Amino acid sequence: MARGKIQIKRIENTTNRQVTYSKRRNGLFKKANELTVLCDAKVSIIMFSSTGKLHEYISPSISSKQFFDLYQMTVGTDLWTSHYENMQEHLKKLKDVNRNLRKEIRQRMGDCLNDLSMEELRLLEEEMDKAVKVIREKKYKGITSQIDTHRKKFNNEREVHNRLLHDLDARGEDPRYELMDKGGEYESVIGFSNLGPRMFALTLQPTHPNAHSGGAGASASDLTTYPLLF
Amino acid sequence: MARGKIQIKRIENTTNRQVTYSKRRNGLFKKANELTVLCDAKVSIIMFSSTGKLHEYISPSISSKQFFDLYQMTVGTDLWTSHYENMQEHLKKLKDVNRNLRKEIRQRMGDCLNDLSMEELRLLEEEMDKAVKVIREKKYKGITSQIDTHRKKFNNEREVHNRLLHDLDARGEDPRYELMDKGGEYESVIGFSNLGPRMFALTLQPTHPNAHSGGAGASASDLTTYPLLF
DNA sequence: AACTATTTATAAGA
DNA sequence: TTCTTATAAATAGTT
Repeated sequence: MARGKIQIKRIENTTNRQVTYSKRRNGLFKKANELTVLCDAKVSIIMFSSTGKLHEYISPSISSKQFFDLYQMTVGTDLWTSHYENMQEHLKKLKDVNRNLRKEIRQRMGDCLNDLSMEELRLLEEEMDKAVKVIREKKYKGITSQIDTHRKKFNNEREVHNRLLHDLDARGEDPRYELMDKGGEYESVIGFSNLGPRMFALTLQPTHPNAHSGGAGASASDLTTYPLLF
Repeated sequence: MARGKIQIKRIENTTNRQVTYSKRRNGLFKKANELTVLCDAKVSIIMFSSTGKLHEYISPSISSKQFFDLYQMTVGTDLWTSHYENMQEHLKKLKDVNRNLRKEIRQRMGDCLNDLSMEELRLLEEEMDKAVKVIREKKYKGITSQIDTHRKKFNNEREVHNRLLHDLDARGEDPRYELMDKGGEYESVIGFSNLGPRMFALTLQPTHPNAHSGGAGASASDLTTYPLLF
């Protein structure tokens, strides 16, 4: 528009095009600003150059968000509405599912049974009975395996101690140890008849003269904690 | 910019302002279009007049939605992102909650018990036991009330029939009816000792000569379905 | 980035 | 709204 008229068509020279873009962009923004001031209007210009660079003008007195909200309000049809509404619907459905799941749980806990028909109550009872059985069985299994583990540990320690005891025996007959084989009545107190008479050596401290009558108390009660688990 | 320079400040005269708005808007859009063509750019102009009227220009070759998507991608910070992300988070949380609720239900049905600790299993069993009791009681209550209803209906009909029977009795002593009062052994078969001897009149069709031995069978078994429900 | 000849936009009036 | 037109402003091509 100066130094010669130009055709309004794509400028092929890249440098030239970018220069023109820059100049005209400024011109456009200036005009937009004048319009904003002169006419008390709100203007938003967003532009991308051919290289993808973003430039924008927005009237002072309004933010981008406000501008787009206003735009959407005016246009009526929100560009994001469909997506947004889908999400909200999904949310609602999930909430419903949630409510139903909670209700089911409550029913399985014995609450809110009034909403159930006789037949539903019957089915629920049946299901619950089955489930309780499964749970109970599972619990027993768990306990059993726990006990097994403890028993194995226990047996292991017994072996070790038996070996130690045997070694002691082999070193010579000490009259202090003879009383152990006569202590059969302690088996019934502890409740383990399969431990064998030698077990009580564990509770006998050879250095304690009165271990047999008093000192064994604490150790014996430790041992009896296993039978109590059954 | 013609016929005299103007100050860039709000035009107070409304008509004048609107005329200028219209003229300059066209100028802006024309410039925007030239820019689009000359520089292969993408331009979006949205503007609101002081009266709230919306006008927009957008480069051909691109839609509003595409434009905003591009804008948001470039700006990085989405104008709707926070709101949108909140929703997505909420959605995710709900899904998680749902998953947990489902799991709990499955556990209450005897599935997925492996994830539970011994203590949890024990608690679950306890809860389930309690719940089953509540459910069973509720069921019994339901059955009882159902039976009550039936019994009431039944008694009602018995009254009606008794009255009819009484009326028949009053019309004259018919030898066929005498055997009814001797049928005491049927009470134990049906299980209702409180029905009274006259009850069996219901199962007796006076017009059937062999109702006592054979015809009563079907009716009696209908009656016994109630006791079987207990 | 600055210059400037020239085109274009537009204010005021019709 | 549109047309007219004098004139301000924008800008293409050059430096």
